[in-house]
Amino acid sequence: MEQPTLSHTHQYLLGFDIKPSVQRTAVMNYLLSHMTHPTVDDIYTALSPTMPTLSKTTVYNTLNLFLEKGAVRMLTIDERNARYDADISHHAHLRCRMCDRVYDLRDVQPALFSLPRVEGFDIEAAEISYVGICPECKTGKKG
Amino acid sequence: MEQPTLSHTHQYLLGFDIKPSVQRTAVMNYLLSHMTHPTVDDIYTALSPTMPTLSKTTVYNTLNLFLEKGAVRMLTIDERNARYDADISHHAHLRCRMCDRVYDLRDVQPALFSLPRVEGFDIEAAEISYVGICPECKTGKKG
DNA sequence: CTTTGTGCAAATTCTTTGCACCAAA
DNA sequence: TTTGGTGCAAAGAATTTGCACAAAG
Repeated sequence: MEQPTLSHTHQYLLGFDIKPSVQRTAVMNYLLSHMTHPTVDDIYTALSPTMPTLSKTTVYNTLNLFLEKGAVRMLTIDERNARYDADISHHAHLRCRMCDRVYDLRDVQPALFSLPRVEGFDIEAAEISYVGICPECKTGKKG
Repeated sequence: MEQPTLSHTHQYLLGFDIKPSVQRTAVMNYLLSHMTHPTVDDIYTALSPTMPTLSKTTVYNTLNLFLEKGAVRMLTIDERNARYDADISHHAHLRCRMCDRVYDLRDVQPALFSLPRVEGFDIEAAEISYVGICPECKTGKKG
């Protein structure tokens, strides 16, 4: 995974009209360098060691701000935790029902993301999700 | 909405290898006659008046059993509450971001539900979700 | 009788809120 | 000095768990 510099991330936040505090930059930097659709807890746990004063509230605040500004996408693929994706381009997701990891599926036809026209509705966004078993869990299980 | 009789629902449950108690039959009957993707609370609130001893725990137990037996589908389209759909055929959903109602989109090409083949993964199910504004909220808002 | 289902209360987990303190312009 | 950001502790909401009682075969 490519590691964006903090100053790159700083600029990136400005592009979304977000004031880049130390915490916000750290959270976005984590999202950009770990495109693993982390949960709030994943982010907090990862950053906590190097930022001991960081609070989970700030992670929540920060992600909600990013959502409002359109800088991240929230995935509802996992019924337990919200997951966040800094890649706001159109791509499908696959959740492994054994380990709960979420993978990107970039090969899936982008045509799927064309929004259908339905009388009377304003349709604004699409989310395409799959559930299955990932390679690791498949081999880990048996043959 | 067509109202299945309780004895029809009773038979329906047997078809999924589910022992039909009074409570289970009532919950499934509600799901079959209200295809509105209700939450646990919706179901509990609706049945409670005519079944005063019903508990929310039983609704949870029952829905989890239905899920295991494949008799209902759980939707993750709403990040706050789990929603349940007794229609296990392939169809897309649309959530109104103003009122949070969930609608069926049967017109959407069923081709969307063909499962992609990805090296190393076993892909088992697809969920296609849209977010937008429903007709009621559109006109309720303005113009 | 024996097994399974139900339902109360308590526990757990995820997320939001209220508020005091800190930091930046 | 004024505005906005952070973080603790508490509140809130959704779901699960433990256990005693009830129901069904």
